[in-house]
Amino acid sequence: MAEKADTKARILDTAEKLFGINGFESVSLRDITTDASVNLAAVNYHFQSKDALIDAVIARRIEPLNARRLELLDAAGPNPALENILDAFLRPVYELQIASLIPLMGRVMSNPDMFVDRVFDKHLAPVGARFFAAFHAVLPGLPMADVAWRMHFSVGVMTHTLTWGRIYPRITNGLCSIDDREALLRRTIQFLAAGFRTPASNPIL
Amino acid sequence: MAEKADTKARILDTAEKLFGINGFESVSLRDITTDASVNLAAVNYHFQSKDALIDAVIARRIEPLNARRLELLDAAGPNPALENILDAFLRPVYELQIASLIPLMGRVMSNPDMFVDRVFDKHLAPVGARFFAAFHAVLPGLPMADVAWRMHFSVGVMTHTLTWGRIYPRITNGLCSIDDREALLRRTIQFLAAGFRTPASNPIL
DNA sequence: GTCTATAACGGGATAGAC
DNA sequence: GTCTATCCCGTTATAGAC
Repeated sequence: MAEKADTKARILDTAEKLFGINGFESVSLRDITTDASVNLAAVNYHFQSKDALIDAVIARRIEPLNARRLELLDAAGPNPALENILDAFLRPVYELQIASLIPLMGRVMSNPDMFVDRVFDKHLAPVGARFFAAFHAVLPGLPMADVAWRMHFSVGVMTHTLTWGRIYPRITNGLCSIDDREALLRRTIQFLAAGFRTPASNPIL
Repeated sequence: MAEKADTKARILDTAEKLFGINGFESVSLRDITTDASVNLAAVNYHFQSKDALIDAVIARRIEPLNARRLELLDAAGPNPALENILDAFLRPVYELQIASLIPLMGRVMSNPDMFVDRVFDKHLAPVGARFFAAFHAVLPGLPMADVAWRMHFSVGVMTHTLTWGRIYPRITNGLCSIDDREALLRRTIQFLAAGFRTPASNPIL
């Protein structure tokens, strides 16, 4: 039956959507099962708990995302330009076709407590190390601490854009739109690349 | 009695601390009243609801913060340099002596839904407009949309640093520390200023 | 395998004594 | 102004019917 689809998949899809809109804590299992037209107990049957459901929602998307990042980084050749590294890091996120996933990723990144234990160590540390090495290689004069901070700043820009995307046109009276993803990606890369290229700040003064 | 202090103030102080650490939704009124050693009903007596308490916690800090921002901006003279504008915008946040407030501000900025309705329109839109004008004046060739986007990127960097500050030393194996606020502020301003100064991206290509 | 029904718990809020 | 006791609701999780 194409109509009824897979209960488990419907739960995942609905949870992904609702978590992205309202956050992990604000969305109850009842919200999910009602929206998905499945029974409340189905969540605890297919997953063990709400936390495990959150993990499943994240893991389903983050692994392909990281694979795509590394694919783009490799495709840029052995000595990629700074813009190409940033593009490989950001594009898979900005390109996501699943609209609900974009705010979800923002939610994940904006929640440090859950993030470190449940996402960073497992899913992001390895790919982060690859990109750190790439940034370090293309900016050989930059101290490692600056490379790390500037990666961190870049993640902040990405996260904030994802989290705020839906409301940003409203608070700028339409001046800023997120409809053109490619333009947004270009703006972002240009801004970050300039930041990466500036000399390291002096320790004293 | 200096010991017992004001119950209302103790609730505010404790709520500020706990909200900053664990987020608004995760912290229950019972968590707050237990930590503050006050009765549960005192919250509903001094404030009307948990939501009103959250508003009070935010408003108590954000107004002095904005006043300081405008004070620094005015002190920079009629034609402040880009770095001075960024400094006026960021320094009051990074300089906060109340440790618990820093993650709280990160929480506020990371929660778009509550943010727009309860914080942005009321507390941030006016001061935002002042800074937008200052950025626009110091970068006359930059289209307004780029000014807005780059302010947005800057807020993202600030927010992410605040939100992640506590765990960042851990995930970088000590490479990055937030102990030296002045150095962190300098790094941040340097990065953002370079981003602001880069030419606007071409609409096509 | 899937869902119904409900258990067990913790949440915010309030009434009313003091 | 403060506290005790309690209400009522929403939450996760589970036991057992189908």
